[in-house]
Amino acid sequence: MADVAREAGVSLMTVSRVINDKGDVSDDTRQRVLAVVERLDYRPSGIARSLATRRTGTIGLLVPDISNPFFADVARGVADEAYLEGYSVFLCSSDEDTARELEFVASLEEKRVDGLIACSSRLSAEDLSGALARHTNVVLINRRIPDLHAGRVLADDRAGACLVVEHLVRTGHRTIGLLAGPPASYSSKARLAGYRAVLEELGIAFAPELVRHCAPTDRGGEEAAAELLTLRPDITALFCYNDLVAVGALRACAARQLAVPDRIAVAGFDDIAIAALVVPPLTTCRVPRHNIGVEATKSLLTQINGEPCNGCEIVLPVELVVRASAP
Amino acid sequence: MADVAREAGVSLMTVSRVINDKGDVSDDTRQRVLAVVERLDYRPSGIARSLATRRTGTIGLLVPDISNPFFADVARGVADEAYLEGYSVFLCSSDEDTARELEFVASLEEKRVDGLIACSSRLSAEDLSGALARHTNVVLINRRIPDLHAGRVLADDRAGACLVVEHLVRTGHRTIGLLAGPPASYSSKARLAGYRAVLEELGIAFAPELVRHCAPTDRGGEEAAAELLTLRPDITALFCYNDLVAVGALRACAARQLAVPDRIAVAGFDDIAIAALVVPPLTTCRVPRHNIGVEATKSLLTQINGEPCNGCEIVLPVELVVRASAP
DNA sequence: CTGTTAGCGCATTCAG
DNA sequence: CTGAATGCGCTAACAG
Repeated sequence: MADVAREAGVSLMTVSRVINDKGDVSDDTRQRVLAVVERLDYRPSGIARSLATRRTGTIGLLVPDISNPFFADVARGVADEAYLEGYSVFLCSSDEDTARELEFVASLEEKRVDGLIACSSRLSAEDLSGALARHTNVVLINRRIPDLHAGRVLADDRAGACLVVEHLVRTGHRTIGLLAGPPASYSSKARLAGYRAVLEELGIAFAPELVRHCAPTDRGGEEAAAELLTLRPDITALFCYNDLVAVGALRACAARQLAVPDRIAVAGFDDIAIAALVVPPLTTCRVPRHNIGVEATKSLLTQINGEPCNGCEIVLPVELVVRASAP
Repeated sequence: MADVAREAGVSLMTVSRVINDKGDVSDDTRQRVLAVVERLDYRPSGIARSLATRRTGTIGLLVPDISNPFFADVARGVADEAYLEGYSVFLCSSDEDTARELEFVASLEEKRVDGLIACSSRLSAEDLSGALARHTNVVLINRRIPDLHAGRVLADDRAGACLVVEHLVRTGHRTIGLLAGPPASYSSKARLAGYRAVLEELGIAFAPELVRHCAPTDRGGEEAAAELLTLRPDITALFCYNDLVAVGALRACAARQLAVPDRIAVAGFDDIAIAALVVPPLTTCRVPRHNIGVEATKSLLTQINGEPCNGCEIVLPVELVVRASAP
């Protein structure tokens, strides 16, 4: 920058002004400076700028696993919106490891990110809020933590579960098994709540033995479905925590020669790409993953720009998608 | 930091030494400083440190689309290895947009990343090397650019194509269609080369009309397969650019009532999660995506640490995976 | 409209 | 083993 100032015959300040389009600079000198910038191929140092302004133009994105298509889609939304607003994104994929997650939060603090978007299911509410307390601008995805000054973006999991279960009941099912995913997760609790609420609303008693928690993977779904179907062979429909679990459930049904959907219906959740490609294609509930990322980023940037957002919450609508696995 | 120094009754320098475990500090003062650091909850500013040391401890990761499972897996590998070595990763998902890609490269320069990993297929060799020339440490994934001082990490696409096509020929196929993906991409060219080489090696003439380029998506595969099968109904096997294209091909076959694999065999490439879950499960070639990310990061960090790596190249082996779509 | 002064928070270089 | 001086590259707040 000193070189530019010297070559253009102006002060550092004027160069700074031209670069940042700030303050008034005569058109004449502006052109002169820009020409030198061009000629010298000068790029300002974001580092130095950050030190001086105390803003870095970066945000952190914390996900359990970026190779999980759900979080990859959310990340895409975050990346898109951040790009539009001129922010850079630090990717932190914690491998579902709470220790690593805490390290990331600390590292992001050292990097002086302007804000932080966290998808965290594993960390306890205390640990997470303890770690995040040091960050002023935080948005939580699919998680509610009381007493934490943070924005929240949530999919309407409960309503989605209601839609799916209602569809199953309407198509004649009365004994509906639930493969409920990890018991501690917010989505799992919300979907379970929706399942239970609709059943009772429609006059079907809630039976705890029809609910089985499982890992949110196809393996988890396969095992849990096998066990549940052994205990309760009278089940005629399975509502699965997510599409991967549903894929596992399809395999378990195939292994037991249970035709889907004729003998047993199967429904998933999320509508990831796989859902439409398996056989039979899955009835599921579409969660606007990309939009979750976009909204979380918008909310975060709002905070960064000084709006309070005291525990503001955005709930995004979901949509029933009926396919052959539960027509 | 000034606070810490004052409270501990030492100089700034000593605090710096303790924090960085550098230079000799008496055990006594070290403990004292650490206690104050703890008490004041002090975190050093990475920004200020970066300005002073001219190293940021960050790298950039440039991908066409983070929601594409291929790149999500690569990103996971990069994130894992970077974490192990204490580096942070800037995620740049360019949405296959060359303009955005160039902006990212410029932005990463402003952020003063220590290095850059690029998966870029769209940008021309000149544009890409022009942009990257300003970065000293670069690793390219699945791309060879001459005259660019950069490390390279490649999957052995050619060998993989050979394995798949050889398998098809060995199982009796002589008229093998190729859905070849985007003509400009490195992988597409390499896989085409392998296809052609094996055919000729096994005494089967290469027929250009059996080759059809397409978008690397299920839609692209479906359309291209439909067209190719109309032109050449004598085809008995389809070798597809990747698994998504193969999924599209499966759909095209189903639409024409061509039983897979009895009437026509279908093979994909990459072995993404979907490959094992569709019906019939896909014969494919496993590409070590996570490991590509890991090796690219290792190579980049080696460069950052001063080893020359003048156009060094790492070729990662691939593996044939036989499933029901081409047994 | 433009320049000057004074840091941002740390690490480096040299003295003690 | 410890400290003082200096600068990394830029911007904020004034002054002119």
